Amino acid sequence: MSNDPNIDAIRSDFIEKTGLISQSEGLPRIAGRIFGMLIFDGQAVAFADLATKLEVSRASVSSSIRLLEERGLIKRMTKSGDRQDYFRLATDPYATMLQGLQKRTQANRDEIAETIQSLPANSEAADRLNEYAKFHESKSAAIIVALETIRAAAPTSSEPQNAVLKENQND
Amino acid sequence: MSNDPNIDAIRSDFIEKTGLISQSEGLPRIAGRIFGMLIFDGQAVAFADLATKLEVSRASVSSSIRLLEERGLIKRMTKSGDRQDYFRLATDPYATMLQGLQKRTQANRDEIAETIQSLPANSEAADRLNEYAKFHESKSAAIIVALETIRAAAPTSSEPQNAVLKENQND
DNA sequence: CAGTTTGTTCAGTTCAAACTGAACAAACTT
DNA sequence: AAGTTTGTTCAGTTTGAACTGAACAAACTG
Repeated sequence: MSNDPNIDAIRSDFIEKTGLISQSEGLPRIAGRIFGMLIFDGQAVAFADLATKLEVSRASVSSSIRLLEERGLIKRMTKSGDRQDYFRLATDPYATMLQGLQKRTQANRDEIAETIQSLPANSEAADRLNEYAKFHESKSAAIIVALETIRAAAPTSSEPQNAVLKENQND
Repeated sequence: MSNDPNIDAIRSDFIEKTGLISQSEGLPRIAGRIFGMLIFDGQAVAFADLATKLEVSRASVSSSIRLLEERGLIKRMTKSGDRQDYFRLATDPYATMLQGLQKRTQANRDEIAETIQSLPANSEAADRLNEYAKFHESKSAAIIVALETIRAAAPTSSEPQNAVLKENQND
């Protein structure tokens, strides 16, 4: 965190924004705020600091962090001489987000395709369900396009910002 | 609704699926079920039938229908000699859904861009926020691609299925 | 006219997810 | 060893959205 009161206000504002955006995407607001804080600060943040600075319980931090880890959006790190866990953004969180979204969209499409399969051959409803399936299909395809765009834009990942921090194995 | 018990089961199943899918996209489950019912049945459905067949209150139907109308996904119709309102899918509901999603995504991007603008010129956080903004930007761009795909696939809309039903003005 | 049907509104309830406090286990420190 | 720090778990609370019942207004019917 900076000591400039102006920047701090912008920072809080941004963190609230990411909280709301994440909420609209089906993540708990606190998870979004953690994500935003990691974006803004750039450095690995300690577990206790997440709870303190966001003014939420350790329990909330714990469960939101689990969600973000499960989705592959953040990474847990350790610091020699410090017992706390630290967290930073995963290497390519945005690609991972899009990948998750694409999978869920494709799963929806598949569900509908299953329904269509189960219909008798002459069902007049089939065409309409197929329109609906195609909608999910195009959405899924479009997300793949976005994925390629993003990967093309950021092919090389910079090294960890803090040399003292140690990555945990599987990235 | 058909009289075939097998088809009825498939139909209910499909309606539940659309309920869940819509829920994951931020619409009330009932709204999603209405949408699914309109897809499956193809014909305009009466207000009272929505409440009866979905086993929900008229109040819920009323508010869910308002949501779906506001988003441009369904249309209200009248039938001469019948005082009830009828509902059918809007002409191109999937394009409209994508358009809505695109607008919300772009709005998110703009919010972040604003934050970046407000940062002092030399802020080291700007690059990271910009990555985040670019993520939303690519997502928005991809949805536009999906929109074009969908519009190319279904350029002509078929006429209303039931000649007795009258469209309300603004479609 | 009084009575009915129809959709909306609104106050209140229900429900699921988010969040918390406290108990806990594991890993440390002294 | 006892005590501390740290993250997780779990039972319970809070919160907000979804949903309902009932009152209502408007449009119709007899």
